[in-house]
Amino acid sequence: MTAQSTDEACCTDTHRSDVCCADGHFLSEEAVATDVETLSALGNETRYEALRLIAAAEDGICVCDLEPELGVSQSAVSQALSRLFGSGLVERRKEGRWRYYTATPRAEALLRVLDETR
Amino acid sequence: MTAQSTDEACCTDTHRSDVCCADGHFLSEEAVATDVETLSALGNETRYEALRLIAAAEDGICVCDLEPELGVSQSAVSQALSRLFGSGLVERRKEGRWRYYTATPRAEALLRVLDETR
DNA sequence: GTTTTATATTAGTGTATTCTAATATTAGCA
DNA sequence: TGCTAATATTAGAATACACTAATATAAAAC
Repeated sequence: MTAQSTDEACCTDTHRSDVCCADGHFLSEEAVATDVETLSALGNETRYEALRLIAAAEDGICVCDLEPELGVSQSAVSQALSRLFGSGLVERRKEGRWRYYTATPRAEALLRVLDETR
Repeated sequence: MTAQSTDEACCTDTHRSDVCCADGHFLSEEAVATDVETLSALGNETRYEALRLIAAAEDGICVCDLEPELGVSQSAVSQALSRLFGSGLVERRKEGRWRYYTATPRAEALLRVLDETR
């Protein structure tokens, strides 16, 4: 049944929905869900570009600055930021009537890898 | 109009759809498209788990080994691998009647960062 | 307190995604 | 030459997504 050319050291007896990762240990269902959420949150042009702009702004950037750059409605920008926040890619702080967004270390690491491997 | 708390060293005069990245230079439209394609390709449970399995198998793994692990139809597995290949996350080689898939350096780097920052 | 400005939420719509079932292709084997 | 096994392709259906327009909230300014 198996067509593996070499022996299969790992993953043949994997419990369904637990997944094997590169160095031989297992990934919990929760970790998979977290990663997939992270990746799909970033896998959209509006959100990706929003995060790029946020990561480029040293002290955070507010929604009103993002809106003209992204070329979609204010509502769409707000929804994009909300999703980025929900998936742990940005932090936000309130200052007066503005909300400033900053990128999390995870987000910065991901952008760095994308740049380094493109 | 702008509500930036500090001066904005970068990105105020961004050409539409060219995006500013973390260290101050610009990202081409093409680079954005590439990254978004990469991220959305991985932002799906079936494809993410397929890539994890591929990355865990030293010498590549064939579709027939992936199918029982992923719990979707053979057609869905084939479509998943096709998309991963198309977005540069896996390579494939033909050997007899099997096709072996391996992860690209970009894919491995992304998985590593996800593991390190989760 | 009313108005204005920044952001969030909701509802609805068009489009894209992801799967299954069926069929096609391709390569080894009898 | 057929037959079987591995993978790919296509078509169609259910569901998820991303947006806009309209409305709500919340804080400053007047």
